[in-house]
Amino acid sequence: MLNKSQVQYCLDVMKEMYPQAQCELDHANPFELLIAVVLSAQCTDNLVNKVTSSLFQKYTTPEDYLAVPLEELQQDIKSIGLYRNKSKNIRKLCQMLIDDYGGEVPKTKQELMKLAGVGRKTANVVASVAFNEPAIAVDTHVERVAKRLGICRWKDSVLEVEQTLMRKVTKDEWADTHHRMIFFGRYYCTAKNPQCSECPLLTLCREGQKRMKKKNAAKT
DNA sequence: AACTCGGGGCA
DNA sequence: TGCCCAGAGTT
Repeated sequence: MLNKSQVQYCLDVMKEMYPQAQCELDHANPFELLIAVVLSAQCTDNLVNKVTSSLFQKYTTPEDYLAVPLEELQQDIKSIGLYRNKSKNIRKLCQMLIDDYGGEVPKTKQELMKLAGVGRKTANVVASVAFNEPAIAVDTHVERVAKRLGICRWKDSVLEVEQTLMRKVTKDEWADTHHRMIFFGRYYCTAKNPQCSECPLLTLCREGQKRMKKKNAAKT
């Protein structure tokens, strides 16, 4: 298992691999961030980014999403997939924000998870990025990367992965951790056919070492 | 833990 | 074509 300084090294390397143009979502206000992350479920980020720029011009408050017919909102987000569920969820979510939170986005992940269409991952992203709350978002990419590198155990649950990460990452980088690991997992440490031989973290990667050994054995 | 939801991207 | 995707909700 990787110790704290090794994990820190991994995150430093991932930071350098991360493109200059940081995720625009970082700079959005909490409400826009929340909407964007809810929309991003099960579709790629650049697909969502295509929609959000025009979406956030048209809709700026929870009331705005409720002011138009459902069909109009569906049309506006149609191109990202799952738009029927997502548009309904967003309206439900906005209604809850108005009714229960005075139109503001709640700050803790416990409150965020009560909202429609907001699960553990979305709640953690919004809480940590927008409000600097103690949380690290874990999705399939983060989980895979953490397990391959040896940050946590293979059989750890999502919750255990999250807790291990919070133990091994310094507090002021919690908000950034999921962006780096997700990007690394999406474009380098891919689920299928990861290019381990070109990976800068190969020397300390548990799974990478195993794969390279296998590859060499197959050659000879 | 397993299943469903589903449009677009990509090979 | 067929498979996959920065998940969440329900059973």
